[in-house]
Amino acid sequence: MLKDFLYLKEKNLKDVIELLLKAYTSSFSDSEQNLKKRSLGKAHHRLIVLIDNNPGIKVTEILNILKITKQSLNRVLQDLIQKDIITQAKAEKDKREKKIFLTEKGKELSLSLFNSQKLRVLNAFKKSSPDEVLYFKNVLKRIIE
Amino acid sequence: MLKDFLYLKEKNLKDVIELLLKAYTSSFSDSEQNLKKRSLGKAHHRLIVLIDNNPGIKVTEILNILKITKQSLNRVLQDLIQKDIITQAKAEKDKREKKIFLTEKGKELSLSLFNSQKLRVLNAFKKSSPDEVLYFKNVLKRIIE
DNA sequence: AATATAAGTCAATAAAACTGACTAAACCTC
DNA sequence: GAGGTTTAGTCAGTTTTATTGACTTATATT
Repeated sequence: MLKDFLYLKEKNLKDVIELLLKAYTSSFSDSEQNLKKRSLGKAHHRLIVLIDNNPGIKVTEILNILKITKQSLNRVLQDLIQKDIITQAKAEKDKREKKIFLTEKGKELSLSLFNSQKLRVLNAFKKSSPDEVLYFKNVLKRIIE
Repeated sequence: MLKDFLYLKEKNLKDVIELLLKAYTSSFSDSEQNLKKRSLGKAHHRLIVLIDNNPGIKVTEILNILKITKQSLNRVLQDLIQKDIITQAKAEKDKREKKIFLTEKGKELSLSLFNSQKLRVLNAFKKSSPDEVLYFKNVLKRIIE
């Protein structure tokens, strides 16, 4: 039976859910002070991470990832546009779509936020083998789908 | 040089930060409907996961993990006490401390929330080898510290 | 031409978290 | 045992994040 494999047991799954909560919370709290001195919040940070890693991402895609409403997203988006951190450009193929990018200023900001976050992950990786890191990423991706 | 190892390169670290965001968001959004029908929110859910996995956890410990203020925590805590989901008991050793537990009702609720969350992780694990899952957990733990 | 999709908007509300000031009890240290 | 520290809790006001619901505009699809 499947559950005979220890790693598929419910207790193990429960542990992992807690680990995901802790890993996310700790890694995104590392940049708290950096955000604060720029009058930005966690919502802005999440958005900046997504846009930096996915230049040209569309509004609908962001909504699907962050699981928030477009009204909620729009407030944060307007903040970032107004602060010249992101820009929007109409898609050529489908002109209803708007592609979102970081501005130069946005790229600098993103780098600064990344710098206050990266140490935690880097230190964890230094204690791990390349294989461990590779497997780690593979499984994380499968959780996302 | 250290950065010659591909898995320590900045791009890889950036990817991982995005993956942590996506994995947390997707896995905790799976229980949204379940929470809603009980008039509970994400803040309650996070707390329930922590208390279920760490019976007798103290207020200070929760604050350190969730990185919120005690005023913010207290609101959620009171909701759960009032709904008979958790109880508090004075610690015997140090009577200032209060240990927090799930009630029987709380354990049922936690199980139900877990059931609406676990499939995502289970499916990911079924596509992975025991070694991959083991390494995955090891690295996650090192990120938390 | 009718319908669907992508993005945006207005208005009101709710949820989650924050700042700051303060209390009470139990513990620790000198 | 007096003074300082830690743990938990409280009151009041505010800010940030996200929600519901109703609607608009432009473009694309059938």
